[in-house]
Amino acid sequence: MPELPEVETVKRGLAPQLAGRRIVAVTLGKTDFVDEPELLQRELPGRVIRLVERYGKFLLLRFEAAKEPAPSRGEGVLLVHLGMTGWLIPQTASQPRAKHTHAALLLDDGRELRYVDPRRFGRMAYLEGDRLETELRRWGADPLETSRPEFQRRIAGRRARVKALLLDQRVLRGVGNIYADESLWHAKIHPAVLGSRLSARATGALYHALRRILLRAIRLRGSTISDFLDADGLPGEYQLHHRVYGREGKPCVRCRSVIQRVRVAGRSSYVCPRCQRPPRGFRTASLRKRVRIPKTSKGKRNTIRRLK
DNA sequence: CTCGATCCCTGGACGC
DNA sequence: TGCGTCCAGGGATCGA
Repeated sequence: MPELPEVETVKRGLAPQLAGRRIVAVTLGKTDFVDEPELLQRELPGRVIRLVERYGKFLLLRFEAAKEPAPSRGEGVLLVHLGMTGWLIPQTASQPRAKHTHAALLLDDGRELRYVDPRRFGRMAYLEGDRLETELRRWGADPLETSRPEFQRRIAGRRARVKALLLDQRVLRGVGNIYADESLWHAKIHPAVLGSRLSARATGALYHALRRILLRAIRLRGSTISDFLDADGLPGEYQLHHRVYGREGKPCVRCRSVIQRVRVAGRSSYVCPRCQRPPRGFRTASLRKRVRIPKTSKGKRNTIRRLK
């Protein structure tokens, strides 16, 4: 599930390969995740990719202004959200397309930029001008470009649970389940605590933990849980540093208590019951375990399951 | 404003 | 080996 560090990793891999490339043709497969498919078909061919950016969990391919047929046209952007299982990879056009390839942008260097996404929880949209601005305005602050007071302001006044706030892309853009859980654990905050109940000190700890973790994860090219690979086909390594995420039933590395999986804000959340004290009234019933005792020989099942 | 429920979708795990 | 069932999860949407 690509979150900020994974999307940043993809962006860094893609940017040097795509800058300056012209899109020659567009092939679309299933389009139920595309805002207006005909807009892609019409606007993309002939466009030159100026640069690739990350905006929260979105990738932005920014185009040079179109010279023809309408010279006055704005610069335009292809917005790509990878959802949970999306990939964006440049491949030689003659290579067979992977299953679930739903978009293929033929480039002027003989390669194809392919969007592969089995579940189609992602999103693609061509946007320019006001519509682009409106879209980008919808989303909250980038945690890496936000000051501590600003972060505090966005969390403190809210009566939602801090986990819900971290995951809410209108509050902060880019944080998903993994990095929310990891930063809450580091800051010793239970995900079910209400934003308004957090002390300034706790919010500060969360702010720093989140940033540190995101930066470190970027350095390690993100977390590869099931099959995330960067633009060069390399897996990330941050999953090796997860302290709580996916560690249900294992000892907390800080206090040896058993990590639990609980449901907060409709999402499963991994917590240390001792380091992260639940707020009063929070049902402590942990989710039913779905993990088997690993069989001696064909090992892997256990790990695979938890990493999911 | 906030909550939970529901839907989208597929592959993988699991039980038989 | 094969088949049915359950489930994850980011985000949109809806009703409470």
